[in-house]
Amino acid sequence: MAEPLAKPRIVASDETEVDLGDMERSLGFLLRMAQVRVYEQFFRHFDGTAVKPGEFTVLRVIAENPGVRQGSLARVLNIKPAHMTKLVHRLVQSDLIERATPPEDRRAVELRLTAKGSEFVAQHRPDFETVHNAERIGLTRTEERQLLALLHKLAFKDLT
Amino acid sequence: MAEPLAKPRIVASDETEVDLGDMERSLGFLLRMAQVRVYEQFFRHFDGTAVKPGEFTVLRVIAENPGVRQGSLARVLNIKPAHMTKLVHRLVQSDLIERATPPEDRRAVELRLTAKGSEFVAQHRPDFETVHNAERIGLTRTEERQLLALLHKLAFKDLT
DNA sequence: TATTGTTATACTCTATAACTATA
DNA sequence: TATAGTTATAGAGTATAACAATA
Repeated sequence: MAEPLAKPRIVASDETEVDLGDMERSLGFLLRMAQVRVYEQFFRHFDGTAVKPGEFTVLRVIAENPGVRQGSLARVLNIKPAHMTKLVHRLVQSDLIERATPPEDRRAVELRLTAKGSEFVAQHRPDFETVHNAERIGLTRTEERQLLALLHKLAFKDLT
Repeated sequence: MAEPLAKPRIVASDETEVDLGDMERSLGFLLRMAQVRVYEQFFRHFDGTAVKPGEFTVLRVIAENPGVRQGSLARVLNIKPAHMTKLVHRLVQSDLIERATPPEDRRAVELRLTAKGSEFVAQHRPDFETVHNAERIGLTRTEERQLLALLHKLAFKDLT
């Protein structure tokens, strides 16, 4: 992925300037562009492994909540049940997690990391730390804290 | 300002608590969750039209840069050329943009809004304004400005 | 009847490579 | 040879609806 780095005005390889206009103040657009940058960091660290951002998130939340229900996980992470089924199957086939049916509700599926899954998470967790990403991408610690707090509010604040 | 990180624990509809752990401080995760929220606003406003976020962004950048090359647009917006071809075809078929081959380089494709496209952008631009999104989602004007500035830096700052 | 998860389908976005037509 | 764009193919994410098993 050797795309040119975008700036307020961008000089493409053909020297053409493209003015983003009001899009530069568009929250949705900036969120997307920022995410592309951060994901590039992710893929740099996870190069070689077959695990993708969403999958690593799922692994970490399972690590934090052993035995969590598949449906609870889907709701919390904004993943549709149908997609969660496929995602879980991939992680099971990679021997990173295991499924179990709780006796008290045999419709449900509980998820836990396997030994290999625990090892995988422990091994890659440091690479995933925000500090790492934010610093490499050019934010100071103060800016990083501000950004995380604002994103958190944006993502989770109750709208009543 | 170092903000209080709201609700470390999330209560799903079945009363099951899921602890997101360190993910709550993960830049990539928060970017994604925030984006989901903001996109919900987008779809609320654009309900009924068949235009999606990426398409509306393309329309606005073409509006700002009449005759922009298809490839320049792809580079600036981090859209792959193959995908841009399909996206442009959809917009042409919707009669929102038109393609032209410049005589000085007959390999290239220049893009311009049609009258219908100009009208569409003019009509929906207000709905797309950041203020609208940010306020409805619970950020103050000050917070919004901070967030946009930080995201801009994250998205566009040169890494040298 | 309602809920948990699965299957099936479809469409978007992303990624890659092979291809054309121009330069 | 290199560049601009296209076509083809594949995988991942998202959305919806119909379905089975269980509550």
